[in-house]
Amino acid sequence: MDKNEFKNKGYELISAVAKAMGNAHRLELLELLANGPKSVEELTREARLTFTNASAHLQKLKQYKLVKTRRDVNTIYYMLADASVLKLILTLHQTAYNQLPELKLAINEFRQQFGTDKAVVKDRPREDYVLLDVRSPDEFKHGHRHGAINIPHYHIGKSIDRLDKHKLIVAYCRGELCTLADEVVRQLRDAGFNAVRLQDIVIMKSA
Amino acid sequence: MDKNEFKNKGYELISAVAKAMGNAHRLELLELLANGPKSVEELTREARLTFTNASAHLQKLKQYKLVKTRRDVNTIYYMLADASVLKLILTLHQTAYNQLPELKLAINEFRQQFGTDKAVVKDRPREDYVLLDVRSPDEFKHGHRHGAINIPHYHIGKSIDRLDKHKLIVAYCRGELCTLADEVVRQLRDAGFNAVRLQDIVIMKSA
DNA sequence: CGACTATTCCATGGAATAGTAGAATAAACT
DNA sequence: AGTTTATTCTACTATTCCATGGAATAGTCG
Repeated sequence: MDKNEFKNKGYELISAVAKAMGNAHRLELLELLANGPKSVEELTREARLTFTNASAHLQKLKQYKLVKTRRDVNTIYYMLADASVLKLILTLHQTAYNQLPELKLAINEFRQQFGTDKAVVKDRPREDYVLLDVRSPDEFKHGHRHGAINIPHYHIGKSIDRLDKHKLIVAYCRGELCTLADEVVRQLRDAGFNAVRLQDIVIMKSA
Repeated sequence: MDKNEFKNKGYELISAVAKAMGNAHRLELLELLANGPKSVEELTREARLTFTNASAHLQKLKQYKLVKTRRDVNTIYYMLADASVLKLILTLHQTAYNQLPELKLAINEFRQQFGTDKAVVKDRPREDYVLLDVRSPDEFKHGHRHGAINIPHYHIGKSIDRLDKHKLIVAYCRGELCTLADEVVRQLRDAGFNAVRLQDIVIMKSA
């Protein structure tokens, strides 16, 4: 292997990893997987893809070792391959957010339109608010913020009386682009609660 | 903007950043720029591209704000846009290295074939070796390892007598895929020196 | 062993990307 | 104002990527 072959091969391999992330659907799949292992069927549904297409994208992610699989009876579960993959995803998000004003704008505009002001929890006394995780129980089990309670967004109607009307409800879901918490906040407000969306999310885990 | 439009737009924007890095030539350009600002002409030469092609790739990097430009008289200098871009590049390299055994193998094989054993400097007493930066003076000026001296690879022939034959020469260049240090090590050995390549490089700076 | 379930493979057409040569531009120098 | 220098834009071709539907597969269950 001569110098140039070596260089080319090296950059080819590394850029392939970036290429694997360089597609909106695959990025969404990765973010979903950062919230816990999921079957192809779940991913298909969550990312609004056709089954075949979801499978094809997952193959590509697997090919470049960004995700791995585990079989449980009939179902194949995909998950992130490694903690370093998670770090890469987060760094990519951070860089895009820093460098593309358009992205920051779109996010702010959407949240403003939805009326879901962001709440920074760090400086508030813990007894002032309820931290509400609206993801699925599986995702909650896989990892959640300290002290959060879990009411999945699709159960919020039935379980709304589990919440304390005298406290601020701080809801969160998967990430900056996930809108589940926004919808829940809206519903809670309609029901007379004082609710906001959590500012900084990032609770993802790799495997 | 409804939920899905928002999501799509968001992932589209973020994945575009990954896509911008998802090409071997652009990745090489980014790594070159991490060693200091460079003109299109320099980049064309270093990355072995046609002028037009290099320019096109740089446009794409600029479009997604990974690089920025500065004009100096007739020449336009490209540079990394921001420290977060550098972090992203390094994280990508790290992940690829972790996840793709093929990459690790290729690097080891190349270095073995070249005979440029790697040296870990951390644990050695400083007076035992000479740390030699073989990049261009401009790159050296932009940032270099503490205590390194600079003899560009293209001057090593003339300046070889500046080096102490009784010490170990530890050479480094731009990164794991850069072969300048390998060549210099070979030349130094031919001239009777005791020379190795530095293990961990990463001295890059953003702007 | 046959039927079922979850997923992957394959073939296709359409869209996006990459590389090249030559024309066009923009700023600086004469 | 005209020329030079460094770079970008345009037009074109070749290649790769994406989405889709239907066929194929692999493992499980009765």
